[in-house]
Amino acid sequence: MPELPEVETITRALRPHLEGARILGVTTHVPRLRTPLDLEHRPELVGHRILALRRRAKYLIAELDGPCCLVLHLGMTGSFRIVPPATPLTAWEHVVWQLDTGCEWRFNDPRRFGSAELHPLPVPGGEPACLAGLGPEPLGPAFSGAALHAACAGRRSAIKPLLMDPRIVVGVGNIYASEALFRAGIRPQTPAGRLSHTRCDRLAAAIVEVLREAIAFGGTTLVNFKTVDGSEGRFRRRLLVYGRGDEPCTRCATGRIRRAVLGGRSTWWCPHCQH
DNA sequence: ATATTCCCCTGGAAGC
DNA sequence: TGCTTCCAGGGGAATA
Repeated sequence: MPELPEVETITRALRPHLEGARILGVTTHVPRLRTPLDLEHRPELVGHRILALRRRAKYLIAELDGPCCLVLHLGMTGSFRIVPPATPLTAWEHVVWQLDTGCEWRFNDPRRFGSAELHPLPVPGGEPACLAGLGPEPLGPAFSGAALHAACAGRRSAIKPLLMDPRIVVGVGNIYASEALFRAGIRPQTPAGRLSHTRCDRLAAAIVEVLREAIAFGGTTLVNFKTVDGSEGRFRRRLLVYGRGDEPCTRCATGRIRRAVLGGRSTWWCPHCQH
């Protein structure tokens, strides 16, 4: 569920609680999430101060005043909260960081698709080697219609699953891929390599637009996305095609939104507005 | 190299 | 009412 706007919302909400805080201890309550949890008693972590909290793709990076950083991923159902230390543990609260601010930072993830790992950070302000294969940030300077066109060149795959490939562009998941294609008027099944420069320009602009709007609305809550204070994202009502199978199109009112599975993921589009 | 499939895991909705 | 089945989806590994 958390795509770029949701992770960005969470990063901004966590920042005032974490930046400058020192980690006094870490407790884990399951052996692993998507990857093994190996955080307790690590000298690279315990005792260090969090210098900065950043987002890269759908990852959160907590830079420490040492050689390492925390790399966190929310998977499908991950969430964080900041609570007083005596607060009873809830179900699925798998990681607890004790901070010198008098608060605890907790990671909750029912489905355990998330991850929390410690990685070397060779260059302060940089990013760890484990994220080196990621493509451009859609809201950064490296992303454009031209970059998208180049990344799609020669690809026969449908554009929609390709939009969710983090080597092409990061942060775009199932919801915003469908939404961006609708805004750009492009059918999700279109072979990526067939898209013209003009259409790639339009698509890149639509991706930027929908992500910016979603961030402004605090993200999209479908089932259980919540930001740090427990509030839900307000972008759900702005979704134009996602989850709207059989409904009349909000734009043309004549087409009916269709659903198909592309690359194993449900995809929605308006056959009248998208070509 | 690229494209597709599967798996990880649980809760909620739908179906019988 | 209560059981089973299906589906959601990020990312990485395995397979074609």
